[in-house]
Amino acid sequence: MKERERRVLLTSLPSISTEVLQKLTFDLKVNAPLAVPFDYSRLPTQVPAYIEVNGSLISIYERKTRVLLKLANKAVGKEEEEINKPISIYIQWSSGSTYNNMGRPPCCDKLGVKKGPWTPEEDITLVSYIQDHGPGNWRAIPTTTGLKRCSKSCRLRWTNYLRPGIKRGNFTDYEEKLIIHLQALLGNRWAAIAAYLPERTDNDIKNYWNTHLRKKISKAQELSNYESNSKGQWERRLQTDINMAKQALSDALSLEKPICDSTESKNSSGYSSAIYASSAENISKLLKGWVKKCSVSNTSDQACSASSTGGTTTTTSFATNLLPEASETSLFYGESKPSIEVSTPFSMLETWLFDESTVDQQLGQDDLLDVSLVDTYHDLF
DNA sequence: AAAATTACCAACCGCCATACG
DNA sequence: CCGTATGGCGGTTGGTAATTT
Repeated sequence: MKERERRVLLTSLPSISTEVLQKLTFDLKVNAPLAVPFDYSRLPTQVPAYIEVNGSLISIYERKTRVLLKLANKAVGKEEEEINKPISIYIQWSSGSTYNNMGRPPCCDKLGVKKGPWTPEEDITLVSYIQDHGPGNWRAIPTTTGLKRCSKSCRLRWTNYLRPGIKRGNFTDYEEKLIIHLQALLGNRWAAIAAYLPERTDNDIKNYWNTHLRKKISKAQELSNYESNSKGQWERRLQTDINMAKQALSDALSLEKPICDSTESKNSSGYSSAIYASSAENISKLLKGWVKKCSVSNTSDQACSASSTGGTTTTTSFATNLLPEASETSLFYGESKPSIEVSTPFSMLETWLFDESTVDQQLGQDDLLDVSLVDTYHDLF
């Protein structure tokens, strides 16, 4: 590190949030012991490349606790067994430094708009503004704050990284299964999926899908190809369910079409709402709530399409949200964004994915979702 | 030990829907 | 009604770290 313009000791390592950044800005050079181990996943990723442990300067590039602790121990010459003793940790960076060199480098500087990784100073500026004015009105941020970033970049930085409540680090088994379920249900509609994982951003979910789950599933599919018997059984069952679901949905929609017609606009395939569900009963049950909601509102367009514009932080009931979402995209047949096609052999996935005991266990310790959602989730599968 | 490959993920791009004048 | 600006979303990129060869 060339300079130590900023230096702060955090008594804990919180997620990157308003108060942290404020602390970094206004409450520098505080000295107090930090108990370790701490949850390094709560440290903002790729922040300050250097950390000071009991007077020794070390660099960090990883956000995993064990890595940091290893480095910390190395720096203070302790063995891992002793890491539970309180030590002092400083986090620091130079004012001109960037978080790291990851991500796409600035490719063009048109009109003085900066691109590429955000600096800590930019983050502070952005968060300070949002603290005062709240999120939204992104176009005002560059002009008001002097940030040389486009409004789009500001919004992205906030929603994907800076806003409080973002959970980072490894996905739990429960989250993983939920993502797979929702992906099968909703397709690659990451924002909609993220609505059911409030602590995860759509970008994170998308990345996780692309880097982990997609491969996992395709591997499982390959293996499943060897299990022709169980495969046939499962597919027949699924096919039956889908046919029944389609029929139920078709009936219901034909009754309510004048009210909720707008939701059909995207569906020319004939399967406006092929829902992934275990029975037509579930479909009907969910549909009932949705149709009711549509009927209550005179402005049917709003009622029926409201959830499709849902952001990542809004929490709506599964039943009211699910169907409008699902109705826009055919999930198994003939759509431009097929997810796990109906032809997917699920036999291998089935035991792993539908292992409800795991979900139940996780639910007890990991209160990610409200009960109603999980109930419905269980109903569905 | 070095080279090659893979994994990761922040941040970009382009498209679309909506708001606004 | 029309054109433009903006917000939101999904797909993609590409530099570095980690892992494998």
